[in-house]
Amino acid sequence: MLIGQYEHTIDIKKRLALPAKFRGELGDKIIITRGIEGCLAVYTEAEWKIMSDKLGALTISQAEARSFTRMILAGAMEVSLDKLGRILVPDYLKEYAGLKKNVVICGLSNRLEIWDAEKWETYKIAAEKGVDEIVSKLGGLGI
Amino acid sequence: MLIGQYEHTIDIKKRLALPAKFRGELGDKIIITRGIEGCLAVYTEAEWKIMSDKLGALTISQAEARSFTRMILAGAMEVSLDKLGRILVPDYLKEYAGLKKNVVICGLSNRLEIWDAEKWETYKIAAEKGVDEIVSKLGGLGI
DNA sequence: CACATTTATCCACATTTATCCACTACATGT
DNA sequence: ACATGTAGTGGATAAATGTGGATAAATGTG
Repeated sequence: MLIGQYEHTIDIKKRLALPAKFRGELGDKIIITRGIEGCLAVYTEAEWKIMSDKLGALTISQAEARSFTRMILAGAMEVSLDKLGRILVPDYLKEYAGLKKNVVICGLSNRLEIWDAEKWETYKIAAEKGVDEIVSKLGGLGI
Repeated sequence: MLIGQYEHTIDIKKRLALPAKFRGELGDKIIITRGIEGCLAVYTEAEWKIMSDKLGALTISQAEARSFTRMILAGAMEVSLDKLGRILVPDYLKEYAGLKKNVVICGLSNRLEIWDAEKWETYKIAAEKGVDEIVSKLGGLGI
């Protein structure tokens, strides 16, 4: 299970080291694409299969669904890890997520998310406030 | 059953010894993540499984669910106990819970909570006052 | 076809993390 | 009261990880 968060840097050659803890589970080929809220999403080949099947099952008649699937599918790129566990972040994704030097890599069970460090910080502050609130709303979650 | 409270210290290398009484039950790998009211929550692998399944079944708005799971999952870290029963507390969790040198470790049946000692003291004083009141509210539970 | 630019592979360094061992304090039992 | 054992803390050494740079292959362009 992919969990935890790590702060890494994208070097001048657009290389990004994925956390060593994740490498075993990821394999040496991953799919990277647009994520929600301005981040990037990273899937294993197996998880990507599940994801893209779900996208294919969407009611394509709706314009919104079409544009959404286009963004995700056309945005997707298969990248391989080098011997040191680094990937190359494509320009258009780097730009989409506003990635600068410092990024945060989050494990979310079945996928990773890559955030610009500053953007993550902003998002986190807002989200942390919601934790207590949601837990109490949910009652017996036992967190 | 994880019960009782202990005051321990986090050393300069961010190591924290878990109480010897808990070690047998915890095993040598645990999950540590964000908890409510600014503490940290510690689960066994089995309990974590239960927790993360509950997260998948959340019925709140999409955006809320995303931010909540990000906090809990990305906040979570699988850590292993060293030969002396110590864990390494990740920076971002240490910061989240405002942990300084002295911390309090509480057993809450199926999980542990880690509090900054000062924060715990404040919380405890307030909570102790409320005990009688809460008990009367809980009357119907047969406690 | 030659050149320039990008992309991939490889290696080296520095920092962090993990493992190991030693010391002190407290508790227990003889 | 003393010895013994267990638990918590601190430090030292070894391994792993992340980052930067250098060199070789590939790609595209004039």
